[in-house]
Amino acid sequence: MSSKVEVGEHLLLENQLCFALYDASRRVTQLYREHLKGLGITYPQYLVIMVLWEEGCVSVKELGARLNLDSGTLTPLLKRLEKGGFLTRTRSKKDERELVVELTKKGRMISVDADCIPNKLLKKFGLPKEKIFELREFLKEFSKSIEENK
Amino acid sequence: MSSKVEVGEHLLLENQLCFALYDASRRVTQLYREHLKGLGITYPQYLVIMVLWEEGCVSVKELGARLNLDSGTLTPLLKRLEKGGFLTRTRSKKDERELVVELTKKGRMISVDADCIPNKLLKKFGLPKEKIFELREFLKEFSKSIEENK
DNA sequence: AAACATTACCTTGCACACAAACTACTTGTG
DNA sequence: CACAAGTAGTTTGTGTGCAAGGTAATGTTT
Repeated sequence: MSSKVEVGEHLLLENQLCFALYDASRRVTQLYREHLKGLGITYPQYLVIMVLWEEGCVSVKELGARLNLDSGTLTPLLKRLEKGGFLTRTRSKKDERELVVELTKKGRMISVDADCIPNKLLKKFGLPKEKIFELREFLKEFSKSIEENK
Repeated sequence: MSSKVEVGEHLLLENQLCFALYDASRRVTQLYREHLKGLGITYPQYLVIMVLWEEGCVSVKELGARLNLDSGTLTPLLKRLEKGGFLTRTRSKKDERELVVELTKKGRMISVDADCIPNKLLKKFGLPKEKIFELREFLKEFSKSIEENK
């Protein structure tokens, strides 16, 4: 006896954008993990550090807006990065509620080691650069569309 | 004084496929969460149940292969689904190492409530059906390419 | 100025993900 | 048959994500 369920085409895993996204995203994170392990950071930590390379120093709120993450996720993550010596956390003098996050020398310097990561990853993706760019822009359009549809 | 770091174009968050994927994937999961809350299941639990609709009963190993998840993730998740009355966990008689997972009536019946989810989500995505299909196939090609490149 | 609302962040609790170490069962080898 | 190797799942520990509730600082209203 089988307990299969007759479900419509639209309920098959194969036909779900959600699973395709979930799967692809985790596969990419896994690839990054290998490369970031040597630097002593995780993938979400790497994203935070990337924002700080670009922005110099930012508040937790700004970081959250940029990465679409809330402070419940960021606070402990930032504390771990602080403990690891990658950044400092200081209360803003203008507004004591704000916490200003800024990279230390160590945090700034790992950009040197990270520089080769995108190219290494590109190879692992196994698709031509143009295809990857196209996929990226497609995903950005998609996220934007969800954002605007809220 | 600024602690910005001069990094190449390829290290900008905006230019990273990884972040586009991570962001899009989480946004979609967030949309699902709202709809699944009423059913009493989480998004990864929903994926497991979808596999069981299709396959009837499967081992943890097969589930893991299908969803690209290891038993360290699946074991506690399946226990929670069992506790919630959605499925049963039984040791295989042929091979006592194998754990056979099978939906209960409750687990099979939520396909009725879930039936409308894909269409509801499609609206929230804010892109035409064809675009979504295209993106899905693009992502599947990408995941396949990573898989084959291992 | 006092009361109230808002904001920015922190804390807690729960559920993934995943690596690593462990247990129980099965299979292959002589 | 004995026993080493391999397999299927479980457990433990760490780090996210995210909801919900809490605190302290700042704004707003009257």
